[in-house]
Amino acid sequence: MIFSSKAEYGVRLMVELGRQSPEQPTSLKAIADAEGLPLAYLEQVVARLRKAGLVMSARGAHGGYWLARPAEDIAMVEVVQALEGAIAPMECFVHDHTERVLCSHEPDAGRGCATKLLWTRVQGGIIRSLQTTTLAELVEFSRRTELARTA
Amino acid sequence: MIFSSKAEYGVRLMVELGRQSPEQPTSLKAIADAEGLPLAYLEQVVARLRKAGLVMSARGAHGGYWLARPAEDIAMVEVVQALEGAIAPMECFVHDHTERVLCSHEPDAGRGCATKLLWTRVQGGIIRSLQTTTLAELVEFSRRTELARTA
DNA sequence: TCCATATCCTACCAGCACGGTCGGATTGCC
DNA sequence: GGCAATCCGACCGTGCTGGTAGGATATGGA
Repeated sequence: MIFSSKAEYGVRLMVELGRQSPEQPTSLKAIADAEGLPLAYLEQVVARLRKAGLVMSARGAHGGYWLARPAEDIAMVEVVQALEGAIAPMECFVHDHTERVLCSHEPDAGRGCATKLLWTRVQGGIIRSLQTTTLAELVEFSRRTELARTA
Repeated sequence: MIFSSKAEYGVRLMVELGRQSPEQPTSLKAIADAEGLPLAYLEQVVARLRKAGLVMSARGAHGGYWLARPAEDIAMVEVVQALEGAIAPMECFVHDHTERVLCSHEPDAGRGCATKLLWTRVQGGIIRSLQTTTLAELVEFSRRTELARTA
């Protein structure tokens, strides 16, 4: 019922990258300092984003990360999916190899899996909300609240 | 990102109760057998539903459980909430005492919590889908698919 | 060339929640 | 009284989560 901290950290990282100009890369250390997060752990988080093709990187001195696409073209469902794996409200949604008896659905179980109907709706609700939110929105929100504070 | 098995078991239990006539109580053992779930564990699950006032119980021989209200009047958000606790996509939503630095939001953190905007939307999506689904729907679905199999 | 700064990669670890078991107390029908 | 139930709390193994450690590799600058 709860997303792991990878999602939280990863989203913050993406917002931070969205705030930077994509000309020069931003180092993880800068982000870790700004957000107060453990650098070594952020490395693991950003690795997922890179493998998903959401950020690009340059190694060596003055290296760092930047968004692979403009923030307007990044739906948050991609980000969360990269960080958390498949978006699923129940285990049997992601592992079809139903080792545990958690899900007795369709096959010979006697009755159709009524719960599956429920979890499908929930999944739809989650995905829809993530699909209609772009990274650019979050970046702008972050800028606006920052401004409100300064004023 | 995933509900625990308590939710799965509890929802199935509620559906099972919804299929029974509320005249006489249904024993946990009958449900455990029908669904292939561990009885002792189901006891813990049903305890939550009872404390939430969703089911009623009678002790002693021929005792058991039944729905406290007609299935049409039970929104699944109540059921899931009773089983899982507060519906929250991120930890800082349920524990305001932000011990871990997970959520750096508003207070003095420098910038507004952009992630909170995202998680709020996700939470809304989940709750809406759970609110618009009644137990009666699931019961009827279960009856219909059962019929389809028999045919 | 050498050093500082980065990304990258893998192994490791402690804590804790989850799923589940067990034993027993209590209640109530026959 | 005995059996069938609900109730209650303690316990426990295992896996995942959040995080650390250590090093390999790449690259720009002095």
